[in-house]
Amino acid sequence: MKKKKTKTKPKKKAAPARKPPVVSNESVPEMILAAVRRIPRGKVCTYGNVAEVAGLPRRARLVGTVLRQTPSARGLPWFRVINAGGRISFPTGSDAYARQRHKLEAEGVVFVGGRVDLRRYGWPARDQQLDELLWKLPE
DNA sequence: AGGATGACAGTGT
DNA sequence: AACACTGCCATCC
Repeated sequence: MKKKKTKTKPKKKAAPARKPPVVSNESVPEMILAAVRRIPRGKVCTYGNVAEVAGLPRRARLVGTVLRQTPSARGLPWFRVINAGGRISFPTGSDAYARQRHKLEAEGVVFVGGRVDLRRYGWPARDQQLDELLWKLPE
């Protein structure tokens, strides 16, 4: 019996787990701002984590976009959002950089070499499970 | 309409 | 540590 149609093997590039439809865009900015408002005083959150807390995984850039076009006022703790490298995402030496850094330092956040220790000041806290596993390593 | 840009991030070299 | 590259996607030319 013939194999019927060689079929040339689809070999479709294995779609890399595309993200599902997610939410309807209207509420997106509010979801992000709500997440930012949850960052505790004296803590910082990375753009990526803000996105995740907001329920928008992998949309770190979107967080930056929303913050940029959001009126800074109104007690929104925008300054508690920094990048994954533990650094402020404004050019060093810019007014924006200075403003953000001062606000954070005023809350007790310490910069070392222009960076914040995310293990200490990062929110949400790092997964304890991993930490425990690290502690349990055999000697 | 299509390319460049950006308050980003993960991975690889 | 410093790039390069890729994914991501709203905005802005």
